[in-house]
Amino acid sequence: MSTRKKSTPTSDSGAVHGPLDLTSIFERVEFSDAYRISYLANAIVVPGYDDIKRDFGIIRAEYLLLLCLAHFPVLTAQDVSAMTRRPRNSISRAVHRMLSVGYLNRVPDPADGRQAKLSITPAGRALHDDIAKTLIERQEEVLGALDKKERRDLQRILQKLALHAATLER
Amino acid sequence: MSTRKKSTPTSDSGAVHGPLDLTSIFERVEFSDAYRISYLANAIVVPGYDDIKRDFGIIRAEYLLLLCLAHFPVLTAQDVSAMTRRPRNSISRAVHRMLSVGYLNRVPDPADGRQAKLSITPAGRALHDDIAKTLIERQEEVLGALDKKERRDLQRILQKLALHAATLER
DNA sequence: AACTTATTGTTCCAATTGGAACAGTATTTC
DNA sequence: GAAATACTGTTCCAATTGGAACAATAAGTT
Repeated sequence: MSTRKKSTPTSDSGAVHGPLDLTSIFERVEFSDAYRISYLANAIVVPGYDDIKRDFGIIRAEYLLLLCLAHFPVLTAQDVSAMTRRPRNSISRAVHRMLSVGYLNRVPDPADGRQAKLSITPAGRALHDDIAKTLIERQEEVLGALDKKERRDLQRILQKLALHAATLER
Repeated sequence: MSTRKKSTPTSDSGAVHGPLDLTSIFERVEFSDAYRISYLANAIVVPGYDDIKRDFGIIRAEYLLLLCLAHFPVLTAQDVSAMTRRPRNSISRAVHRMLSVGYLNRVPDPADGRQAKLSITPAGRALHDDIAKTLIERQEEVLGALDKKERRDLQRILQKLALHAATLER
């Protein structure tokens, strides 16, 4: 928007005030940090999910499931739901679809008849690795604007925030 | 999760390895910064929208529309779509609903027959102010974990990132 | 001026989404 | 040990969601 070429005569009627800078919303909003975080998530992750769906045919909850299982040897659906803040039913659906395409294993827990232990298959891991590549790229596209120190600071602060947020009620 | 009481016997079968710390996903994911940003957005903003829907009866696109108009005197639907990264049709729907409840005005642009100028009504502004209060609260709940300097650093870095992200293709 | 291309806002439609009620199992309480 | 309570995973359903095709207008091209 600011540096964009795109002709935006819109809202630029009176020659008195220059063309509206739509990015100034970032500074005007009362909860500007939250707004920026949300905006960034939409700019990085959401288009990422769109690509994943187009290129690999799996949807958000399915990829999040894959992602979790790629980083923990065994999880229950409940674990995944808690980690990702996705509702249980979304994860349940995802489990069944990913099972049917062979990206994960599921064995009922003999010690607890309610739950089942999930793990990723080699095919699932291969898929995850492919997808991760594209997400890393997209992340760098956006975070590439930062210098080394900013990047470190951001990383540290986000980690602190994420841990804190994880303690909050859903 | 980490500091949570909630009994989580799950995945804590063998006494050999302690209970799984589900928050370690933040450090394990390949695109950890993007993941944290997305997680935070889900922790702050998404439950916020749920509250807004429950308490005020308006949905995400509708509130974003209100938010934009609360900070710019006149905008087109296109402007709002660009600012918020919401698809045009979502904004279009939102405009009609918010018009019908009297939260905004809409006058066709005499200079360009395609577009219409939108502005907020006093009722709309009052609603926005109420909603903003709850979102500020929620933001503070999460960002309250930071000290003054971290908060300043985060604010500066997020602003830089948001501006950069705004220049990227949708 | 006719013709092509771009832009705005809308409608249509298929898909994802998440709340709520549910069945089955485990845990706690009396 | 029976009853009450809690938890896991599932199904059902209504709602939001966003891509795509569309009509109307504007801008650019020859």
